[in-house]
Amino acid sequence: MKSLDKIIMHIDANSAYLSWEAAYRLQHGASEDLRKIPSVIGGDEESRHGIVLAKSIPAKKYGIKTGEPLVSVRQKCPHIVIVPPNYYLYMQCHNAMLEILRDFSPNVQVFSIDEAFIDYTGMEGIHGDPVSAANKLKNRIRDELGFTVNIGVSWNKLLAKMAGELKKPDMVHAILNEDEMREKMWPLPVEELFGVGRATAPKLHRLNIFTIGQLAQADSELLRFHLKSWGILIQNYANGIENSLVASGVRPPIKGIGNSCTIPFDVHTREEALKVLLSLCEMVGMRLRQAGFCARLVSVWLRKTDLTGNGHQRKFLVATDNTMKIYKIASELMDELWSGKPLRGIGVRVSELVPCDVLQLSIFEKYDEKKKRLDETIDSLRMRFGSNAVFRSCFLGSGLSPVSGGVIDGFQMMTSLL
DNA sequence: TCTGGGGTCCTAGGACCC
DNA sequence: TCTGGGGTCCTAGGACCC
Repeated sequence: MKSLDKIIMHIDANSAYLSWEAAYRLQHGASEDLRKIPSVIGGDEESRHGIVLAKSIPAKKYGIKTGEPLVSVRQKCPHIVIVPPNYYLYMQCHNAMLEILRDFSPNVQVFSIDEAFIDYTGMEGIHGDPVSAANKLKNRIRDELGFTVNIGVSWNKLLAKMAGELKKPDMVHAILNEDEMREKMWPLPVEELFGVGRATAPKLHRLNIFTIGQLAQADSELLRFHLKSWGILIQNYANGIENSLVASGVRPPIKGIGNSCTIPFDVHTREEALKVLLSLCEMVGMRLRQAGFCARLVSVWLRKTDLTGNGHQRKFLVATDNTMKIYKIASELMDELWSGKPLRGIGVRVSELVPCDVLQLSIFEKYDEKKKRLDETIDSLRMRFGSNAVFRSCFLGSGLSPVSGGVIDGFQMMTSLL
């Protein structure tokens, strides 16, 4: 029997985008609840962003999956309701949820737009035992915000997350000792384990590992041989072993900044490709400057119409946050990379970030000072008047956006590690 | 069936240096 | 002239998360 020296909760909004839209519509007089009919949140097919971002439970019964193209969604369910995404609304719901979580613990880690961990250790005096507290929390979110969450309770983040997945929606599940862990986790298909994805699952199947329990008890050396260190990591997960901290407060430093886009039409000419590349560099550069970093590495990724792709990367001689310097290297990379076959998507990312303030003092020529001031001026105009307030003349009449890619302001994504 | 956009980490091979 | 071994950097590619 394992006593809980730590109490971790994982909170996950059920079908987040869809529930949030449903709640919003009900609050604004809609008579129909999207959650109760076959419906999905989906991107715009015209601009080739037509995939499922979230689905209702009735939609799931038609075999509709997240990430699936809307074309095949309609084949499975012709009367499906498709709603476009509204990221501004999602951000508001995200923030509202966090505010309630902070009433239950000062130690809150945002894991994604719809998921968070809290460390409940030592809080029993205020809200009671972990499971009743989780129920209180779940009900408060439902009653105050109009959407449901699942909450998992256990002694580490991995098990809290796994527990929360057991049955949905609007449920609290706890894994409070090792016997319970084995009983609840081990019979599950191995692909339900955090860390076992599209590529790892078939490899495990070939090793005759089909359940989490079989992974837990497999020969470690066999796993190491076939899956390297990843094999050991997921075997530990299968045994409930994981001890990362709930990292609230100071966010981990960002490692890179990237933007990519699927272009509404296939790009055939270098001229068009360069414009898309520039618009991405504009956004990457702006975000980089906003974050106060200079980058030492830039990478470019091209995706062809057959959906395959590849990338190239190169280091700067001197770290920079200048849009045109990023663009110059990025365009060289693109030229080296591109075979000339039509492109569906392009991505740019910078990494190996260093704080800029140190560099600004170093031996920059006047020339660079001017560039820097130009970037700053453009940034501030775009922030005040929108991203199309100022743009390079090559975008005139091109049908392409002068700045492309984007993130929800102030939001940081999760990782594949806990 | 023709599939987004944002991230992170790990591994492997080659170049280069001592 | 031929031959080692260890370390680090660079680049490409693959894997995972939501």
